[in-house]
Amino acid sequence: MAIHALTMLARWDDRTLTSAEIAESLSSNPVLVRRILGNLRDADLVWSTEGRGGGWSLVRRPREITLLDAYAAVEQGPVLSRHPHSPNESCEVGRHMRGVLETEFLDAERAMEQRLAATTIADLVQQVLIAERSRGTA
Amino acid sequence: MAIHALTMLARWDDRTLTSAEIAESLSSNPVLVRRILGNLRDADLVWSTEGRGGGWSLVRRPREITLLDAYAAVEQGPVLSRHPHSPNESCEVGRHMRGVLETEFLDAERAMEQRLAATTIADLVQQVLIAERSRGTA
DNA sequence: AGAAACCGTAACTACGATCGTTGCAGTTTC
DNA sequence: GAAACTGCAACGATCGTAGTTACGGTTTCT
Repeated sequence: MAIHALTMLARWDDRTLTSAEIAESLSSNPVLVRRILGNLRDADLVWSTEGRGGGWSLVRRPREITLLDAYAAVEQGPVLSRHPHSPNESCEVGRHMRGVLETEFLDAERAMEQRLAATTIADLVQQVLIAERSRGTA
Repeated sequence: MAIHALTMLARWDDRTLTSAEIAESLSSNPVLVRRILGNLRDADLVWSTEGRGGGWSLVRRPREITLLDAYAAVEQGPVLSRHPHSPNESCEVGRHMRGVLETEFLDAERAMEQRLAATTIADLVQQVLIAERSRGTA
C-alpha cells in the first residue's frame, strides 16, 4: 500500500500528487494515505508541501528507492510470530528455545528483505507501463 | 510455537508427550497445544493416540522435518500485507499494481521459505543440547 | 464396571492491530 | 477572506490470535 503510493509518485514525478488523488487510486481515503506517507516522510523517502497546491513528491529518484525501504518504513512488528510470552524456564527446551528461534527467524527475515531490496520503485513503474501498453493493443 | 512443540517431541522421542506437558513448557494451556498440533497432524508431521497414556509423537525423523514444514502447516495468511480491497481500476497504476506486487511479494516470501527449509528440527535439538551443556559448565 | 487420563472440538471472552471516519488546527495560494 | 491542502488526535468497526470453559469420545488401569 505504501508501495502503491510510491509507484504513483514515481509515475507522475513531474508534478506533486495530493493525498486525495492517491486515495482515489487506492479506493481509500486521504487520512489513511497521509498516515502512511507520514511514515515514508519520516524515513526520508517522500516530501510534502502544505497549503493550496501542495502535495507529495519523492525525495530520491525512483531507481534509488527499493521495496525494502518502503517496507522498513511502514512495517514495524516482526513478520514471523514469536511467543506471546516467555516459555517455561524450568524446561530444558523452553529455556533455550527463544534464543535459538530468534536467530533462525532473523535469518529468514533477512532473506526476505534482501529479495525486497533487489527491486526498485523504478522497476515497478516500468512493469506498470509495459502492462498498460499491452492492454492498449489487446 | 509449533516449532517449540516439535522440538520437544524430537528431544524426547523415546516416549510420547501429552498436551499438558507441552503446554507446561510453553506456559500455555493444553487446548491451545491441541489446536496447533492438530494442524501439524493434518500436515502429517505428528501423530496422536487417544485415551489414557496417549499423547503425541513425530511421524518422520527430526532430520526430515524443516521449519518450513511447521510454518506452512500453521500459518495461513500471506506474510506481506496485500491491499485490503481492490484498488481503483480506472487509474493507470491501480489497474496493474495488484499483479505486479503479487509477483514481487511471492518472490520475497519464497526467499524466506527457502531459508526456513534449510533448518531442520534436528538442528534445533542440537542447538538446545549445546546451549544446555554450556549452561551446566557456567 | 467404573474411574482416571488422555485427545477432539465447539463456544465464548479478551486483546491488540489495522482500517476507516470525523473533526479541527495550521499553512499556503488565489 | 475563501479555498485547497497537510497534520494530527480521537473514536468506532472489524478481524485474527490467545486463552478459557465445557463437554463428548477413547483407552487404560484397578
